[in-house]
Amino acid sequence: MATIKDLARALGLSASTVSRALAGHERIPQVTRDRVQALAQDLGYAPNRAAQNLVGGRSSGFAGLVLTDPGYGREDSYLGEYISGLGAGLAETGIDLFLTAVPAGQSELTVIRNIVTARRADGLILGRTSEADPRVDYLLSLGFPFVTHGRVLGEDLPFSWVDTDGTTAFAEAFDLLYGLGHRRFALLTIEEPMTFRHHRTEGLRQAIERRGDPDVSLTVATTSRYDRARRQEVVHALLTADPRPTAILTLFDSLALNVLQVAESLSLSVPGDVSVIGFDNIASAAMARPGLTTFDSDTFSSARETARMLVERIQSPEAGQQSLLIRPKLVLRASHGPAPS
Amino acid sequence: MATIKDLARALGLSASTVSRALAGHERIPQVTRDRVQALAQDLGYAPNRAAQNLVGGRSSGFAGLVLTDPGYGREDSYLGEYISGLGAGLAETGIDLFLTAVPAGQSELTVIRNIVTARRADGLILGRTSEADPRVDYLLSLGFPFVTHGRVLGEDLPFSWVDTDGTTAFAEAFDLLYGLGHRRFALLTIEEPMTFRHHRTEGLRQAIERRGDPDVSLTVATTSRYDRARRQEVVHALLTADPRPTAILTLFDSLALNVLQVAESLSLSVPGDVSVIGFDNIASAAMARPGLTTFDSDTFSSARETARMLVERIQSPEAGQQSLLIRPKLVLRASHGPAPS
DNA sequence: TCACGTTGCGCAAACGTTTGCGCAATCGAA
DNA sequence: TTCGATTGCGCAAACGTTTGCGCAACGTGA
Repeated sequence: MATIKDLARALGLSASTVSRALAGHERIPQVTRDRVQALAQDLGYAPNRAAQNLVGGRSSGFAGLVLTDPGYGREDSYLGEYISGLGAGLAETGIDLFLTAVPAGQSELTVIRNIVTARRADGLILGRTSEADPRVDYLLSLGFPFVTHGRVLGEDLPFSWVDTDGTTAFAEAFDLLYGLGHRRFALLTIEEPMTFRHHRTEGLRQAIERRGDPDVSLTVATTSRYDRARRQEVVHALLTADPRPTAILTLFDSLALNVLQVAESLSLSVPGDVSVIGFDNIASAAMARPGLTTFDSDTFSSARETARMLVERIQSPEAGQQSLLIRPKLVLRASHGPAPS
Repeated sequence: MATIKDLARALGLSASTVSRALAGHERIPQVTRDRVQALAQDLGYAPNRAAQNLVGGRSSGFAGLVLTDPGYGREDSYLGEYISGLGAGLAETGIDLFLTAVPAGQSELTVIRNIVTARRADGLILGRTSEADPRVDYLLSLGFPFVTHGRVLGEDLPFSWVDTDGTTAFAEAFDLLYGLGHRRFALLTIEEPMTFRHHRTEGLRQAIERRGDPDVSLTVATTSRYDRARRQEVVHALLTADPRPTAILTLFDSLALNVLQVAESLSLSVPGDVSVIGFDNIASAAMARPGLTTFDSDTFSSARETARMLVERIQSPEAGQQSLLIRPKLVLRASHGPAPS
């Protein structure tokens, strides 16, 4: 409740001097700085952020994250890990995270535009990019600081991103399974054009091509990211196909867990009848039986680095863009094994 | 980027009139309002929140949530569900959620005080109350709007809260297991004095007392909320005790999942040798094998209602406090069964 | 003694918005 | 025609902070 004027009056100084003393300005002698800071401490003074923000395009002290998907993070640990990571990356920077949901009937772009024009945030974090992401173009055209989790396709645009290397991971998964004798592969994917879908799919295709074995076949089953009922159907069809694939790669863990559940209901053995590999290593992956073999994308660290990059971009906008491609680690559990004979 | 003055100039009006027109003031005729709003729409004008906030103690448009635990939500779906729920409750209210982590070495109370004095938020959400929660006392003394997730013990303080009814749930769990022939019970609990610990423990104790069966015994094993290694130890000791309890109630799911894992490593059958019941119904509970019998505390809805209550408190501070006690639903899966003979 | 640089601090403007007050124009009733 | 009420709008202050500019006091070197 105390304002800078209260401090000034109590100390017999002017507001300007107090402001400069708190900021550690050169022209203010150390003794005065100490006096001011001591009283500020005593009174529990914290500068009014709104006022700071108002003057000279100064910072709002917020990094924004727009939650698109209403169900996002409701059924696995991903969102929690991601947000914890962002929090860790922002800790002690004076910048806090703010979240906003996209109201029904509005586009995410509208929400972003409001944030920018209302100066609600100093920078934005864009989760899960799509192949041609309009959010990136928009923010780039404005010169507004942002960092994405995920790349975009096409030409090299000058923005900072953090991504996980799905390409080599899926190649690695293919090689592992091929080595175990698998030839009939399936990829369980989604219809939404997220960039990670592109990279993971490409990794798999390239690995198959590199191998050059005509016996290798690949079925691609596509479902929706959100529609649970549809997922069950698609997975069911995949597991009752004739011939059945012996190895199923899934775009991310929750799809793999679906496969595990449907397989159990069909009395299929995993990995006896079919091997399953996921991606992300969410909490449930370790708890599932059989334990899910998957790639640990270290969501927490990715998010932490994303936040750190954003802070850098906010604090020194003239610095060039950065990028970080994280190589996920294969976590060998029990959902994969030799191909059935 | 457009300010209210730009609008005023373009329309040949004064800033005051534009402001009032946008607010839908009575004294401004409908035609003028329409003209102004149309242009605002066109220009993508959004009022600068900092300026709004600055004048007359107006709202910052933020509800704050302080994340205490660095690892909170990293290993299960709880945090994600909670935040999604808050987002849903706040959607379309014009209030966004902001998160801040407690820096190492600082107390949560300090962080809260900064938020209040810097006017960073219009209201606060306090997660997981402890039995005598200093945050509640502090905010109450300031008259700052807040809503807690969880009650506090002792006298009836005038604040709004949402909680889950752990008392009846744990009684229900006891009755279920007693009916299945169990007599040697254990409670796996934590040392931190969270209020939910109190209520759940009381529910169990009361149910035992009501039953009045001298054959019923209860072992209480205490571990830490955070220390994973310690958890393994305590659970291990519990499962190798002689005589071993036949039914273990755990304060929340992740403890129950620990029990499941240790039991598996000891080649103990669940529920053949020991029945296990959790609380919360996190995502992993459904994936575990055997599926975890637990109580669905509907974290998402609790959070959504918490947010709604906060909005009410912010918008009409003179209204009385509200409270909501949610009765969790027992989810019967496969981790409980008849007592071994 | 003078000129000049340095030190320590204050004045006042500015950021974008809201709002109490007031004023001119118009209207309706007597 | 006069007077009061109503309508439509603008002026200016205020919110709390930062910052460019300036000023007085003091020290220093010639």
